[in-house]
Amino acid sequence: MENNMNTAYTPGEIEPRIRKYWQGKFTAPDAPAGETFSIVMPPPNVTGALHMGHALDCTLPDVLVRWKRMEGYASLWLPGTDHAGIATQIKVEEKLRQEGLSRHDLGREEFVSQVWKWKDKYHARIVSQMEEMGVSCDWSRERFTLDEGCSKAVREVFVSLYEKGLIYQGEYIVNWCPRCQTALSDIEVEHEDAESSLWHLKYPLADGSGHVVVATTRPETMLGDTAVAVNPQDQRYAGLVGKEIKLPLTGRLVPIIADDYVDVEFGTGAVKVTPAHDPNDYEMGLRHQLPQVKVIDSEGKMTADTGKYACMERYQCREVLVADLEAQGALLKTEAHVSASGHCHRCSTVVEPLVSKQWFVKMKPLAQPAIEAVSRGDVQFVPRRFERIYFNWLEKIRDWCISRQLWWGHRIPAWYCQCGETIVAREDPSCCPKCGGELVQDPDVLDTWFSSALWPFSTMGWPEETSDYKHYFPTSVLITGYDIIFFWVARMIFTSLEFTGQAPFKDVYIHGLVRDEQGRKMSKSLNNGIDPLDIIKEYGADTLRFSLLTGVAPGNDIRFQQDKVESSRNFANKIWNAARFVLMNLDGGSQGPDLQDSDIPSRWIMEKYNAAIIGVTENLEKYELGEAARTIYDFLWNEFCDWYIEAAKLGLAGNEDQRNMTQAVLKKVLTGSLQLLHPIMPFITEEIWQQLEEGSIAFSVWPKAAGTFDGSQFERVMELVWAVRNIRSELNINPGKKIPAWLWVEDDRGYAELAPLVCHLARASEFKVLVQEEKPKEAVSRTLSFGELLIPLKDIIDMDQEIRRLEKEKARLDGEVERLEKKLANAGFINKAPQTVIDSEKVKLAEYQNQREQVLERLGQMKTANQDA
RNA sequence: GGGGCUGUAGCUCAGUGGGAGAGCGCUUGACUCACAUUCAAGAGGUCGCAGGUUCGAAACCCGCCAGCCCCA
Repeated sequence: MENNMNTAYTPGEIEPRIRKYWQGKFTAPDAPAGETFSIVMPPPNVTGALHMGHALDCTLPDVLVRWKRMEGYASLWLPGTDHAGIATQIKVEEKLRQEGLSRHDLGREEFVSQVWKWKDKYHARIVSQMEEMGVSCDWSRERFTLDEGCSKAVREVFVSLYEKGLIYQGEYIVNWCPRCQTALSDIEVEHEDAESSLWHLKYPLADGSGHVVVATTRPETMLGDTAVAVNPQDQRYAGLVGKEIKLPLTGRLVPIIADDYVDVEFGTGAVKVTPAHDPNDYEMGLRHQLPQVKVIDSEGKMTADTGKYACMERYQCREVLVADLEAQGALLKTEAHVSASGHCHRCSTVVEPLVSKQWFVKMKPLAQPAIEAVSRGDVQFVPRRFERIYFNWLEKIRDWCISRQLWWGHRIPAWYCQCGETIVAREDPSCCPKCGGELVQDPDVLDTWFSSALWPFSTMGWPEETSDYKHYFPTSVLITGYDIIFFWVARMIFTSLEFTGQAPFKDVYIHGLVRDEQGRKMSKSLNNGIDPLDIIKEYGADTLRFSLLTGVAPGNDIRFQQDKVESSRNFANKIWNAARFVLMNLDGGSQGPDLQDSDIPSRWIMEKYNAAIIGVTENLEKYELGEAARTIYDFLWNEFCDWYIEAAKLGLAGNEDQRNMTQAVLKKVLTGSLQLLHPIMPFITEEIWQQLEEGSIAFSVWPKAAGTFDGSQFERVMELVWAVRNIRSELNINPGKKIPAWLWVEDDRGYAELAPLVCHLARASEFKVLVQEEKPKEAVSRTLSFGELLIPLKDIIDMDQEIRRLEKEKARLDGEVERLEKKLANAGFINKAPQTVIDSEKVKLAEYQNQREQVLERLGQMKTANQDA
């Protein structure tokens, strides 16, 4: 067979061609006949470029879907992207700022159209990057969270939840980002510890009978205090509850209240209560009917009615106000204190809790079925431990704030009339149904995760009963990182249960984060991110995929190391060269002989090949993708390349029958191994496959283990070869020099037939079998599991060295024998261990005893010889 | 404060109750006609510590130590 393969694998030349070849081939059937397998892609944000996390999110599902496709499932991998409300809006606003503009200068319509342009640009870039990864997506079904179908699903879900009373509008305290000018949900706030102060303030009692000291981390909010609270159990303040405080600076009168929330241990045990600017105080305020005094506005500045502090930025106000308190003698002390503050997870600005009118999803009724679905096992987390994290969150969930004061996103389908009527409708209303008056639509948009929550079914055409929805929903498995279990996984589960009556997927495979070489999170601020495209450019997509998979265990973080990339690249090169070898040696005659009746190395490699098929398949079934990768790696490199190909050189050089048979085995094992590897390294396997077979490997039939093969004879060859090589190396015999190798055995099992293989693989000049004959005195030896290897070379033997080695060997064998004898003498072991384990331990013991006898005998012989000399 | 993860060779990490593994690094030797992105031989580990369950624990349970993460 002709081939013009380079000696080194060059992915840069091959991958683009294969990518083009695959175009349009992964379209899932509209009316699948058999079983289906479906995955929806976690949609990347259209904000920028793909990073390593996305590379992992592309690789893991692609491995599964390619494998399932080869197993014959009608397979759909549905790709798409996410409009990413805040993130994208921030990017476009930044761009505008550079031109000296704000979104308000453009107006809503024009701004949104600019974001669409941004989206188009980055969407194209992301899609091409995903294709570089080798994803086998069905691009004909690609979706975007803001496209017509997804938007229709969003509208239906919103209206329906509103009608069921599960969406409501209300004035509550929410997390507000003064930078992004929008409300955030609880999980969009990241708590960070920072060194700050605890200010101890002296609050005088209104009746002049003394004072209370309150400790606070936010003195500026005292302008909005409406109470001082203590714990009802706290004896120190027992007599004061019900009295009034005259606030410093403003002189306002506020009550002292008792509430369980107050921690006796914290500060002085007395806290100021600011219901308008702290979520806990807000709750306390409701319990005690306290007024809410708003002193900070949506931009993080003090409100107009804060007197001299009006319009000051909140932190500037803090400084001025603390100085004022100090001047009045109201500041008792300032203590160093580490306190956590909430930050906007998109822009890191410190979040300001503010009371405002927002839309919420009532969570308790939705969370319960979601908890039950997972505890029933309708949805299974892999690994299981993430179920606890999921339960933990849902069990103490609070209502979900879903309105965002942004322009980029799904507009809330609510309209207001001057008559006070609110209309929430599936179709845009033209006028107020009550008074006929003009309507104004709610200016806000929905949290991006509201639409992401519908992704597994909105992408399938829901709320229409489409063919895709019927065939491919629920999906088979969701693959995503543990960082978005709350944001995404949980929300998909409860919306899906509520609207489709089914869990959106059967399994959830949770992976870890890709970290840098030092184990740090890859981030822009550290500038330690590695661009997957750079790796692809230099090493190829297969290499990137393989290095992301090796050594990965479900749920665990991955360190991205250059070393790992290089060793993966070497593996690709190894496969490439193995294929070159096979192709060079297949001259058409690769058909037909009965493999069952093949030669010694072929029986062995077929046995190992079957084991590899089973190993890879079982690991994929368990989502142990790293183990699957390791299994095929070990088989191809250590068994197929290191042993079989070397042994096959002999067969290829033999007579026509031998040659045909060897070619048939080489071809079968290579093509089958390529198939096992294809889900992991799609490009190189496709390229080589097409030089061996018709059609695409991506649509070939996944290998099945067939036949039973006995490789034990070749394992004896391997033992002999290792022993010879070891002796060579220890005695510094040049690898090129041929030396005689004799095998001594108790009883012959046709070992003479090993001669050509041993001579070839161990570079032996001759291979002689001694059956119970006297052993040559002047020889180096090695004990084998089935006999003894002897190298009869007078001139190269260092008798003392050999005696030392044998004594070491004896000590080792003594240890093994002792260990096993003890084990087998243990009544508990004999009575309770399974018979198979006992039998195998007995066999081991016999083997070690036998080897020890050989060593002892040899030792005696050597010592006598040494004395004679 | 609540929940969780990790601790195995110099480094990074697999390990699924029954002989401690891989990659990289290290030492030694070899450009052997598929591959020096290679081949061969080797060194290197009280599996964090202490208990328990078990005939048997790196693995299962409890406690401690160290590091990390999430939630509040």
